Amino acid sequence: MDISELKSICGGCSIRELCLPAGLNDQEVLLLDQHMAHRNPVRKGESLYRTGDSFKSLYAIRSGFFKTNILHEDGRSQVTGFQMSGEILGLDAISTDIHICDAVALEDSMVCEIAFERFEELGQLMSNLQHRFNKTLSREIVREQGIMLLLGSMRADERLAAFLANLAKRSAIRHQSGSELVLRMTREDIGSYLGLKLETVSRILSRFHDQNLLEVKGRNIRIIDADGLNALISK
Amino acid sequence: MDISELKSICGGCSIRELCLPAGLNDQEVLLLDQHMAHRNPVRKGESLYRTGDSFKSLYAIRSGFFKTNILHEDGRSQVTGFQMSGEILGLDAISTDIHICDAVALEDSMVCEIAFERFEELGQLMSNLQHRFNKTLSREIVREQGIMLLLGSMRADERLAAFLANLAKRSAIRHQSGSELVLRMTREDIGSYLGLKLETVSRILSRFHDQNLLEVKGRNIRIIDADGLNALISK
DNA sequence: CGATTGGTTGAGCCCATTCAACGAATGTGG
DNA sequence: CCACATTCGTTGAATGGGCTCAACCAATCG
Repeated sequence: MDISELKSICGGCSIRELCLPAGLNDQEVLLLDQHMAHRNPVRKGESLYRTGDSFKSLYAIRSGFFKTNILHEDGRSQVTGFQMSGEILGLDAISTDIHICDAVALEDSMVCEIAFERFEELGQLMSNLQHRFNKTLSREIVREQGIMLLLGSMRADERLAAFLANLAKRSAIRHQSGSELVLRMTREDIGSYLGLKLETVSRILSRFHDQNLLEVKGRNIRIIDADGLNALISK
Repeated sequence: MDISELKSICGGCSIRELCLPAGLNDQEVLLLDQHMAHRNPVRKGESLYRTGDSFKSLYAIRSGFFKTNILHEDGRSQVTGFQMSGEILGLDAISTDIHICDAVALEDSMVCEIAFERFEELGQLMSNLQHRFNKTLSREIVREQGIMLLLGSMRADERLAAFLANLAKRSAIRHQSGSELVLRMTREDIGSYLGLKLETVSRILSRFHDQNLLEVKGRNIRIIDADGLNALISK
């Protein structure tokens, strides 16, 4: 193992095309790599950052699974997203330089870190990187619009079907099974994310089971009738 | 009036600090100005762009009022935002190069246009502009998270109170009254935005009226008890 | 082992929806 | 200018989907 190998973070990463280096050529990846750093593993249940922390860095998930959780002043809280490998944490803090949510690991996870100041400098050097990053931010805007549509106009079973379909799709892209899902989050997390109570989530999963759409064993879910699920969403 | 005056769009604009040129020095504004263009007025009811249109430009609202409207395949639709002067339209299209919502003028409006390719070039020339733009995108992410919280965990009256408070705040920043509001949108638009039916919106406005929180005359609303409204939101 | 956390299921309730009727305001064409 | 249609808004009555409250079970952990 030579020295350049030691410093390579993105270079040898199997999911780099899902992550910040997407679309960069080898030379550009090398440049980015010089400012990326591994971080100590984040253990299940630990926070990568918390509401109120000052914003210094973006984090790319190398492996593992996170949720982001907004805490409202009055004690209300809401899960705003579930993030898996290749996805970026911290985008919402760019606006205020202070983190406005908690990022909690739902399983032992590895993340890569880049100081946002460095990243902006790199964006000035590589228009390609900046262009892609603009798209990344915009994609997050679109993702959230999808949630707004879901929360604003779907029934509980439609929401849950959409949630499972989305999870399956993202798993499949990462070369995991698109039909065998292991939920990393509790029913309460799902409910919070979908604007439902945990009892409702549980009931509807049971109903999906009864309708032969799913096989549900605790957090292990096997999608039996993907078409049936999709029919629910766009009906 | 000299020639430089003629080409100045941002330079002499009274709301430039709320808009894309925010935080730029005079020289930088000049540079930005060279690529900004006025556009024909958008009449009430007309669309600035529609779902499916190819994305070429960002638009800054110089005067007027817009709504953005997502159309789902199945016919479902949802208002994703109401935009007023200084705010930017088109951010969500950066991700796909295709507009994924309609931007409809709710009153006769003036917008300024800049080709996004030009804008990205300018971002490479002016790190300050790029930095601010990153914040603008991030701020939109945060705004939508606020809506998610609202849709996911607030009751109907809380949603409406939050909506009115937000509108009042943004009006006040623009040196308009923060207590005398003229709603540019229908009850149905409000309902769509807040995940409610138009009848519910109407009923709750009437209730707020009965509770001496508001004076409601059609689309003219006077906020009588701002504290009472805010108490609703964070209760 | 008891304590805690996470999940399922039932019964009753309530908030927002649905369906409906009606009124006000606006615009259009004869 | 009026008759008419259309759009927008308000209000009432009945319905129902998801919530609340509660009991219970399973798995995990110290």
